Amino acid sequence: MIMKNRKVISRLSKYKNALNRFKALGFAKIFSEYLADFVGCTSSQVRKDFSMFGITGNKRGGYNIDQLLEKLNIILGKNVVQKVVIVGAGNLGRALLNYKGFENDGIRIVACFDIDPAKQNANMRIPVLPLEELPSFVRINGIETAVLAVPDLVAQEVFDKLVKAGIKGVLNFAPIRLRTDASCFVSNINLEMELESLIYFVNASEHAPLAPGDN
Amino acid sequence: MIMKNRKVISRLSKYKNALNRFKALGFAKIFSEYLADFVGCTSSQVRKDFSMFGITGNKRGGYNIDQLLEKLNIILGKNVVQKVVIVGAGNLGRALLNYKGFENDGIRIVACFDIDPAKQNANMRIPVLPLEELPSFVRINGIETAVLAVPDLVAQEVFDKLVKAGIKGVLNFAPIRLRTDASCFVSNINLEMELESLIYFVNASEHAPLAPGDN
DNA sequence: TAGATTGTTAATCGATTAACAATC
DNA sequence: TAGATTGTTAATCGATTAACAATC
Repeated sequence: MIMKNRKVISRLSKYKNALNRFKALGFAKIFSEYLADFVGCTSSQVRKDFSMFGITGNKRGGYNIDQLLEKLNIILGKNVVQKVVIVGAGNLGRALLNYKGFENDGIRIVACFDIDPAKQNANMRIPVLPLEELPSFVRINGIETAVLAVPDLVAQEVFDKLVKAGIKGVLNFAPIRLRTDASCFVSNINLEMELESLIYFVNASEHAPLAPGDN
Repeated sequence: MIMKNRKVISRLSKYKNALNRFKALGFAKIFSEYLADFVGCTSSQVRKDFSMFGITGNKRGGYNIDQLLEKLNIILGKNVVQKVVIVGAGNLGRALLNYKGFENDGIRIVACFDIDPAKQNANMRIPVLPLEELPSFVRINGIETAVLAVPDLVAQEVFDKLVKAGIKGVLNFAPIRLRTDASCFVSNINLEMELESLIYFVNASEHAPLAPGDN
C-alpha cells in the first residue's frame, strides 16, 4: 500500500461515492470524464489518481464500475469494518454517536468514553464508558482510530492518553494544534475556523464578487 | 477588502487564535518566527500572508499584538457579531446549537429551522422554527450565513431554498456536492470522508510508516 | 552602531492540467 | 477500420520557502 497525500485520498473517497451513485443508477461502466464532472475535477486528475494506485481501465471502454469500486474499497480499507471510538460525550460527541452516516460506510462507532459519571451509561446501544477503561477496551477490541470531541483545555492531555493506549489516528474537533509524534496521525476539523473563513468570503464578496476555491 | 484563497484565510484565523493565546500570556509583541512555530508554518509564510493584506510590523521589533489582532479581526469580520442560522435540528444540528465554542468567537447562532413540528420549539434559548419561516426571518434579521445539517436526500432542495431566501454562505455537512451559482459560497465538511482518509493513513502506516501532511 | 527582523523578490516545490501516442 | 478513451509525459500553474537588502 503506497502512502499518498491527503488530497488524493479524499478524491478517492469522492470517486467511491460517485461510483456508488452511478451504480445505483444502473451503470456498469464509466469514463473518467463523467467521474470528473461528478466530483468537480478534471478527467486528467481522475486518470492520474488511478494510475498512482495502479488502477487501470480500458482504452476504449472506460472503467468497470464494480471492479473500480472493489479496488477503491480495498485501498480505503472498506473491505473490513473499521471500528472507531468517540472520546468525549458532550454535545458533539453524542451527536456523532447517533449519526447514521457512518454505518453504511463501513465505519462502526463501537464505544464512547467520558470522565463524567453522569454521562456514562454502559447499557446504551453504543456504551458510554469511563475514560479509564479506554486503554483496555482499545487493546481488547483492536481499536486504532478515535474521534476526539473534548473541551480544548483537556484536549492535549486526553490525546496523550489515547496515544499511550495505542490509538494510531485521531479526528480532532478541538480548535488546538495537538502535539503528536509519528505514531499517531491527526486530522483536524475546526468548526469555528470553517465558519470564520466562510464569513470572510461572504463579507468580501459584497465588495468584490469572486469565488473561493472549493475544498 | 481583497479576496484571497481559502488556505490564506484559514491561516489568518489560526494567527488570530495564536495571538489571543500570546496576549493572554502577557505578551505585547511577537515575531513572525514565533507565530509560525505556533501554527505550524514558516516565518516566510506568516510575513507573506500579512503583506498580502497590507499588514506591516517593525523591522526590528516584530509585530504589536494588539494592533495585529485588530487588523485580523477587521479582515475576518470579527468587529461585528456575525449571526448564523442552523438548518436541520437532527443530532448534528442540535449539537451545534448547544456548542459553546462559537460564542466567544464573535459568531452567534440565532435560530434553527426544521420541517419536523416535533423538533420545533420557539421558546428555547435558541428557537427551533418551521423551515417556512426561514425566508422572512433571514430578511428581517439580515442573516447571510447558514449551517446546513439536513439529510443528504433533501440537502440540495433545502439549499436551494436558502439561496432563494438570500443566504450568501453555507457550511454544508451533507456528504454531497451542492450545485450553486456565484451568489452563494459553499464550504463542505464531510465527516465520513475525513474518517475514511484518516483510516487510510492509519492502515497504510502499518505497511510504510510515513506522515500525511496536516490540514 | 551592530544585530536582528521585516518585507519582498526570486527559487523551489508540488500539484494540476494539457496534450498526445498507444490502443481497444 | 475509424473513433474515442486511456495512461503517461511534459507544461503549467500556484503556493511555499529561501534569501537577502532595507532598516529599526
